[in-house]
Amino acid sequence: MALQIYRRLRRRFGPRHWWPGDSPLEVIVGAILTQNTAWQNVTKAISNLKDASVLGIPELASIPEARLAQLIRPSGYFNQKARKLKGFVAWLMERHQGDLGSMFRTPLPRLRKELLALHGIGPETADSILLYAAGMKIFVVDAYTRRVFSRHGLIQEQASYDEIQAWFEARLPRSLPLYNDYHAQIVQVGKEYCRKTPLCRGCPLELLAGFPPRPHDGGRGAKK
DNA sequence: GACCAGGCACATC
DNA sequence: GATGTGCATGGT
Repeated sequence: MALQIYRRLRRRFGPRHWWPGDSPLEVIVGAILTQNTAWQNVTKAISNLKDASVLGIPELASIPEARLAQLIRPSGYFNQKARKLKGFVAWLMERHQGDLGSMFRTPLPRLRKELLALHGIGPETADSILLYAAGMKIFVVDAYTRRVFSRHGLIQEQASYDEIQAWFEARLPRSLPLYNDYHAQIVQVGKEYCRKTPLCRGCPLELLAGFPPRPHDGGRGAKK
């Protein structure tokens, strides 16, 4: 079912070309800046970093946190995110001598654990870095993933991150391009048909999963 | 002017 | 383990 849904999404939306980013470092920075934030705001912040010529590892390592915070202001939570970025880069310098190649050579389970231990890196941010920057085979779960698939009764709405991730990985071939594009497709269908105030009509998952979707307001149904 | 956006840490029960 | 709150900007 998971793969069938992917094929349908892919037919509808075409390849999504994720993740926008000119370099692995930019992907990592974007992964932190986009936390609970519209991507459009992230592009402004990244653009500021480029204009200031500080989108590099040594530059980020040496820039004062307060100045970094001002540059990333458009992405929101700028004080928090400046701290997170500084924390990541400090770890990268310390643990991998500032070398992303070295970081990416770490075995997936260990690297994931290490990232999760950093301040401000939770499961989605860690997995986005692992998949889209490091090219590792791990399925990224986000708010849209939970919303779309629970609304169609395929997973429990209150399922944990790890449970949702396991649900996908157990049902899909272990393919990097598939993991990469599937997440992007989910975000797309979520944006177009599965907002908090849902516009389900025309959803590509119609008639595939448990459609019509579970009622979102009041009526308790299709708990399965 | 409310509501939302490609989360996470931390406090509290 | 579940639930609540702070963090903050910019678009609809």
